Amino acid sequence: MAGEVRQLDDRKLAVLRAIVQDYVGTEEPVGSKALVERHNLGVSPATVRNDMAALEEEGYIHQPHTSAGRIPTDKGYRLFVDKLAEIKPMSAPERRAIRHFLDGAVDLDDVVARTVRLLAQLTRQVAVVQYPSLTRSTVRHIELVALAPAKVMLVLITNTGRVEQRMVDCPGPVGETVLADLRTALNTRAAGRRLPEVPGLLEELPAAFDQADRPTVSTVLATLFETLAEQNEERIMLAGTANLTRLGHDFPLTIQPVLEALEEQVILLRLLGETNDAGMTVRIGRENAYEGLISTSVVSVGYGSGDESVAKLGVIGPTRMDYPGTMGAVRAVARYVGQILAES
Amino acid sequence: MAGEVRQLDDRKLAVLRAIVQDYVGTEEPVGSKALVERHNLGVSPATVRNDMAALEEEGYIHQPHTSAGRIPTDKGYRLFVDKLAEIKPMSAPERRAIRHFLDGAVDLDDVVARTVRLLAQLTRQVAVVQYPSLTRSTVRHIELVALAPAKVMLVLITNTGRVEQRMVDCPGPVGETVLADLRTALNTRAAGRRLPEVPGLLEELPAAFDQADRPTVSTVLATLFETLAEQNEERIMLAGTANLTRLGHDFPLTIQPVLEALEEQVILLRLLGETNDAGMTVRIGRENAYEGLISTSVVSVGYGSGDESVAKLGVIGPTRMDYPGTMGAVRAVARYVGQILAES
DNA sequence: TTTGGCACTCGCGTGTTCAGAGTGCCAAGG
DNA sequence: CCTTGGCACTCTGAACACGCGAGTGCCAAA
Repeated sequence: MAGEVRQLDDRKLAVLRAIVQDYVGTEEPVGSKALVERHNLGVSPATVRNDMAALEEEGYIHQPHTSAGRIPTDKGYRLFVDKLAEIKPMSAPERRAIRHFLDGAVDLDDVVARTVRLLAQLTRQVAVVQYPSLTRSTVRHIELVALAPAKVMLVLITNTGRVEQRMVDCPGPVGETVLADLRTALNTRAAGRRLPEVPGLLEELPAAFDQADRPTVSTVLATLFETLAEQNEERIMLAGTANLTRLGHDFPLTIQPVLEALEEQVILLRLLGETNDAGMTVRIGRENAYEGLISTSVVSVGYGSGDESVAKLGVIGPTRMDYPGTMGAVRAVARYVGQILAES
Repeated sequence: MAGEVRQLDDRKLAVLRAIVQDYVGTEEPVGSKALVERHNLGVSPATVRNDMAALEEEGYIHQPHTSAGRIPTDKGYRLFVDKLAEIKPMSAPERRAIRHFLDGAVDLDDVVARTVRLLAQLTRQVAVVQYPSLTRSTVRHIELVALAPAKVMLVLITNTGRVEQRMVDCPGPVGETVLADLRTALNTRAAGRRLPEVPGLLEELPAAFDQADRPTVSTVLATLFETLAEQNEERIMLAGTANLTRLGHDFPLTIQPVLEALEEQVILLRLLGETNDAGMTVRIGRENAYEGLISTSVVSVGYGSGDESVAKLGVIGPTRMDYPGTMGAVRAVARYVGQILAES
């Protein structure tokens, strides 16, 4: 028998589902008697006890103390999310509210800001939204502005409305004609192209200029490439940290590492980066690579202006969270943000 | 005698100072015996007790329970900060570290980001840094970029390195010549001027253009004015929220409202706004207007690229904080940020 | 396979006790 | 008049005991 994976019958699964639902609701270990009272399982507490013993044997649930009720394990939540739960669609009024709230945004910053607040409010958890990434987006326009004889400001505008600017210190004074030529050349070749392919398209560019101007052109190009390559410049916006107070009962210990993690953009980016491109990703408890987040779950999904995801957003909350509701909210918000981005 | 404000003699003040120092160190109510042991006051516990009774009478300290030690009140901290404490200067190595850390910044965003992290780390509290405000700064350059026939992007660059961009939907197609003329006109008149005075300087501008182009010019100007006026666009950066876990012992109750307050940029801006322009401002406990922050203190100060403050930064922590050290760190960081800004 | 019964376990809340820290007051001393 | 040692008093918090009740596992019967 050892090593054999027993198949759980339907009732056991129903019991697990009931346990998860009750525990998420009450935040307290749930016992056999309470279970049959609140869900009409059609069997007696004793039967449920047998099932629970089996579920515990398989590692789906766990009891904190001998005489306490059961709590789902990470593995239990995983099964619940994979097999037992349906994503709960938003109600029509909720959808209207989302739509309305996001429609008021005036620029990209505002879209992201509103999105993250909305998501935090809907899920009553910590929300994270990544700015539309540079990698997937395309060049809308490149602008060069002379600020001083040898100082040029480079402005990169993407199709997602994002703007990146950089100072360029040129080796010598830059003529306005050269600047204009360079501006035209850059836009002719790069506009509409994806950011990562731009460097390849501009490689030969210095050769098209006068010998004297080449150092300048090269310097500008170098800065541009740097800007394009700066993946780590990917920004993130956060909201709803106050919701962490409902994380657990043993406070400082659980909340501190989470707050620390949330301050590290790198960690958040990696977290979102692990999101599966197709569909929603749920990482439960210890499935999260980062130590500080082992008692939390992350629900994340990509969003984009078209058919394709340009960035990700998600929610971080206790493993004991309302997965169907959270997933529904995350999905709905992602969709609407995508639409908003496509419109603008 | 009633209503008379008694003068506290030097020893009572010394006792208060000792109480504040000990309480900040130990986080526990401090009694008469412990006091004389740790500070050589040259008197007996009984004498200290008498002084403590007087201090309590005057409202500077307070005992949580009959048989407990004393804790400073907000009023006590206030007196401590005003009369009993010296701002503690940073040590030379600390100053070097600050300098070194901030020197690595590549652009304004980075300066602010580094500053806020540094401040949080130095003080082990929550740090807040306001972006150099638009009001006080001057126009370095205004750029117009045609993105589509009737769509123009307006980019405003300030002397502090801040960049604001806005889409402008024009009433009709915009010729490149008009755009160039407008660009030149804008920069000639506005460059180097303070943002608030710019609208006045541009009032007559539409009259200088062809009748046909005036609607376009007006639209662009309107958007520009809007951008200039948008005080509330003032951004803020935050770090060190994880340090809140050391706020108090009764957790969720104290930390939640603080986290909520920290998420409201409006509240933070108002908080920093109350900073006295000259010198450092310390707001202790209930001196803070906002309800959620009555158990915290805010230490803030202005910083700027020249002699003049363009924005503010500060720290939020428990009323029981190391005021001299915190004030020293805040002052030092503000100075160095100012220098960095002046250099770039 | 399900179910009722039953004995058992154990956490948690309550109540009690006790030691220690701290106080206020008073009378004596400088 | 201020300071000081002594003393009685107060109160918290830790430690301990205790009993309730929720919950379990097992077993025999349906």
